[in-house]
Amino acid sequence: MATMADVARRAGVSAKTVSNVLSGYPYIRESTRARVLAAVDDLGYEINVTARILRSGRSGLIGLAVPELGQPYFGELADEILAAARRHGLHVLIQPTGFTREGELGALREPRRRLVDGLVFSPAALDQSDAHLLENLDYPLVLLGEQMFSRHVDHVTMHNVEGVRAATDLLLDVGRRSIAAIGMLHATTAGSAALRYLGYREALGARGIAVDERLLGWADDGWHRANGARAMAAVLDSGVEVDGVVAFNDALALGAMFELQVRGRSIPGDVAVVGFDDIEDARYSVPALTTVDPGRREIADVAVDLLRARLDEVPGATRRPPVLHVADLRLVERESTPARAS
Amino acid sequence: MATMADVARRAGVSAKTVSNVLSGYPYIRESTRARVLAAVDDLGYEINVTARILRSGRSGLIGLAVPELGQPYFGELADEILAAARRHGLHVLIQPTGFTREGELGALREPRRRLVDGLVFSPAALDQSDAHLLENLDYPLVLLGEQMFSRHVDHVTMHNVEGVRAATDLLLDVGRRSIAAIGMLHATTAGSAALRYLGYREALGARGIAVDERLLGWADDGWHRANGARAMAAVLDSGVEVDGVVAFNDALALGAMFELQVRGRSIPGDVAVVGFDDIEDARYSVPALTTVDPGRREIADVAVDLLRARLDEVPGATRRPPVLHVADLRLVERESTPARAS
DNA sequence: ATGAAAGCGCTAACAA
DNA sequence: TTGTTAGCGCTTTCAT
Repeated sequence: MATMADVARRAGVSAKTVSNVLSGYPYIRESTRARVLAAVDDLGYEINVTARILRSGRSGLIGLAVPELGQPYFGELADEILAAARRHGLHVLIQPTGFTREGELGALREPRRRLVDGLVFSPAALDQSDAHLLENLDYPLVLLGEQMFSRHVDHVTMHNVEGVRAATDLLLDVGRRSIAAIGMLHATTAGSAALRYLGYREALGARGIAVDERLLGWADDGWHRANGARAMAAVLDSGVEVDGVVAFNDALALGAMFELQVRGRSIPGDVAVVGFDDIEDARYSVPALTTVDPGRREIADVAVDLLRARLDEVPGATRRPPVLHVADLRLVERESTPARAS
Repeated sequence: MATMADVARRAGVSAKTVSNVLSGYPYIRESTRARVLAAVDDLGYEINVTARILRSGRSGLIGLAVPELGQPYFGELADEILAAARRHGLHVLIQPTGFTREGELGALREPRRRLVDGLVFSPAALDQSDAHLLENLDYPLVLLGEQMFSRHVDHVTMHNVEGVRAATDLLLDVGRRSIAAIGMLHATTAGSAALRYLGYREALGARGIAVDERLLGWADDGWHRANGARAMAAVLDSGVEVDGVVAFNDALALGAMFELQVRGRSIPGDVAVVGFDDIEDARYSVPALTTVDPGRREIADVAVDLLRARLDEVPGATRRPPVLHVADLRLVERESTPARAS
């Protein structure tokens, strides 16, 4: 395969000049540039990126660590991150962590192997006690979609608590009082599940309603549809009355709706349902799902911008203090909940 | 940041010995290995993968080019490919091509830049006239999920035609005669759309039914739910009678079901619906969607195996002739179609 | 505006 | 079982 030296020889210039042309260095005579590009074309030359990275120390690749692409939320998020990165000439290496601690620790080691310049990381298995693992890293890191881990790291997060609280308030506003929470996890103490449960509890508490344990639907195997259906079934089987459902993500909500309809409950007549994420499916379920749009596009844009800013920081100079960006969130009312009396 | 030389110094060995330990070379005294690993640990050393790739010429990375991760079929497929690769110690660099010709041509150039050793490619924008672009490449390539492009390239495909034909036959078997086809594309002549349409036409033809143009639902903007709903609406608005729907993928089917239900048609009573892909959503839609399982897991496994075999081929020796693997496919009957009289 | 020399960090090839 | 030497292909630094 042709190397830069081959191109240089053919164009009658030095390798450095070829390098200059290919990396957009401006002070090159137009005729020289043309000859170089012609030689590149003739030889079908493609630059060897590993050599370039090794020498320059920068890859233009950013890592994206998410649990699983098959979950529409993360698949759609990955597409948004990729698009944002591309707008700035960056590429993305995706590392699914499989919801495992091991996977997440592996992703955190990756930038030190020098293939990616920095990392956008959406933790799902690590918890607050691991905060120290995210500090004092020697590469740029942006954390996504979770609560604060550390004041020393850039975060792009969403109003988890307020989002679920608003969702629950909507159900309360339309008169529902037996509201199930679908998506409880035993494992984490401070992850999305805990925060979203908090929003649920706060909303009930503000109206003096106690949490009924029988209304809590557990989904320790992950926030998939199957588990939403299963958790809903468990709640219904407990014999408790249910007239509303707050699910901690849309997949759970869709699974729960499935189970409700299988059992002949009408939505929203018998049971009103709210989700979280606003994935594409939510718009086309039957009935269309009322849900919380967490501002995925904004999250992706801001995350990439924060990372870029860190990548451009000069080592010596004082660095910008860590940022906590909370994306705007919006309750999207559709058919799975009755209209509020206005 | 520590280099291999630093580790070597600390362990009192040569750099080559460190290299040997880290790459699993077996003939090393146990005590030496222990000392090296201790030094690695002490220094928090991580290998520089770009240097390793540059020197060895192999990266252990395979490229995966798919249109878009937000589409559940591709998100789920990506997870399967990643899992299959990991089982063999390979990593995956995902390149979404955005359904564009430019994106796909870019992905095809990537391995020549030497970061990935080979490519698993699911084309969506290229067509038969581009077959020559896929031949005589100087790296291993496996094509996915489409028709044959060239006898000179490994393919892992599915029974597109037979799958849709079986789906259409099911509808015909239960007495439906006005069957809409959702997902027609003007652009491609030999892509999935064309093949799936062919299956539809064949099934009708075998029973002497002519294709009614008004029953063809176009989705040139992509096989998303929104377009399934839109195409279904267009068909219904044409005034033609409809008692069955064959959608060319599940997202389209779910969108079509949404539109049908919005208009008060019962499923499967008034209209029976069949999809293609068996994404997770299909199991939990209301009603649960009858669909064609294309054998995604098998496709991923076989694709990675074929690529691995090519990567291991010795340059001089005669190479295995190209393989065309057609994954097994299964019609999954759920609630969106009536049971067949047996 | 272009070139020459050096070296990024690792492993192939060979030697011991 | 371990070490030495060389060099992968590029960009940095410095020179002109």
